[in-house]
Amino acid sequence: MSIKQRKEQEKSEMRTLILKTAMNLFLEKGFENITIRNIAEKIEYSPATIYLYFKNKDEILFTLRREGFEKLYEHQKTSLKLDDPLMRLHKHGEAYIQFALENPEYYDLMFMMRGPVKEMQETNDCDIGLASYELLKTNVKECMDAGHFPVMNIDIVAFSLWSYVHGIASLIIRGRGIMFPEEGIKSMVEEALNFMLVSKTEKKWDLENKQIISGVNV
Amino acid sequence: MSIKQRKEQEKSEMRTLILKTAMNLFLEKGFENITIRNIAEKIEYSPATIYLYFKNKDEILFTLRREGFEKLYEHQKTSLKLDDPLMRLHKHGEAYIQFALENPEYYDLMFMMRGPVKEMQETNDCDIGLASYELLKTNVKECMDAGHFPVMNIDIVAFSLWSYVHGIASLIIRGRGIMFPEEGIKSMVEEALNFMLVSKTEKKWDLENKQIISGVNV
DNA sequence: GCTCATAACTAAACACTGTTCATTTAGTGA
DNA sequence: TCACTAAATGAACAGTGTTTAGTTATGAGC
Repeated sequence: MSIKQRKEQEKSEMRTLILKTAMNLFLEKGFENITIRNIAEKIEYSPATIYLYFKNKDEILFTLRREGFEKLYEHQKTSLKLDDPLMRLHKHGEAYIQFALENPEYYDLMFMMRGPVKEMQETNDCDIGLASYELLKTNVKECMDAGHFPVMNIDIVAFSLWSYVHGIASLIIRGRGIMFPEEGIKSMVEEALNFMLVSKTEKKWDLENKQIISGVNV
Repeated sequence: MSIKQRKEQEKSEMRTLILKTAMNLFLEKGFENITIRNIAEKIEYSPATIYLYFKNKDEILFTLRREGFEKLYEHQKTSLKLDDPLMRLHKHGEAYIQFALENPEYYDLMFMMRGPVKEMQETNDCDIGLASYELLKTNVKECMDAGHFPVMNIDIVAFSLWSYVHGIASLIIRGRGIMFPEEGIKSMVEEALNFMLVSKTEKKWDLENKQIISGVNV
């Protein structure tokens, strides 16, 4: 039994080696430029070997995609410590965009790429991807209960907020944010989040001091 | 000279035939599944012939992309007749999303696809793509002047609003709007636009009657 | 130690892809 | 009719994802 276990572990290690190598190459050259042969060459195996561990190239992409969803979920959870719902939502959006901009290749894989296999995509997202969305909905609900938002359909508000951060992240990733200097992106994102959230209550975030002050955005 | 002109016209007609055929095939099966050979077969020429009219596959994509920018620009201009700046901006966003959802393949080409040739992408967008953005900025400026928005950096507000509609459109195009029934998408978009714009002035759009009434969103 | 089945691996091929180029075909001007 | 030019193409090249038949290594049972 010990040998069988070792074999299984070796198999699993090979899978993660392939995944890790693939992701490194993706980060280096973009996933549309990476071939099975590239990956095989890097790990010094024949291309055919990869097909012993993954059904096809898509399965590699989808596995990494799923990895991305898990990373994002973990990253987002860290923003749930704040007490005030609106502040929490603000931080939530900030964390989302931060993840996207720091892991553009993952984000591309998760939300921007055309999924080759629709079925697989959906089942994949359902598990952990939906969990992220539920997290958002909870947050939105609490903001609504606290009177920060007008009372309306939660799905609409949640989807709207998601759209907002996704739009910001994906436009920047596709290089449409060139009107902002590289180093100014972060503060732009801050102001954009304020523009979305603060005006709903006509208050202004003072994020430096982590408190709410009255006034209008400048 | 007449013959030369005819030749030129034939050349141009062939180009548009290729473009039209390519776009039809894209609409049918998605552009990632269409090959030069597919296009050639459809117009009953050899694959090599296409290279007499286009440098390569990317040039076809970029030409169609540019076509998309022109279509969008024309489409958006129709929404500029409204007098009230905020109403105009609302209509602007509505038109943008409508274009994206009615021409998802164009929209994909324009804003979602990974551009293979960065340089070409930029020059392409500069002409007409930037014109669209300038249109938006003008609109934003007028809203700000009219007191609908807090006074802040116009680029930030413009980019934020663009991000919003882009986020909505691109998430729906990628099938992330499944929490809304197909026939409910349009009204969801309406509510989402209200959520973004109306709360800034604490007024509510009554789009049925095309006028602004006081109150809070429901 | 010696078989032998099983697992791991790979070389070579297949059917594709975008692209190029020598060659053929068609059409015009003299 | 003949020569010249432009248009079109067949065949090839290098590359892709993927499959399969065949080879090598490894552990189990004697």
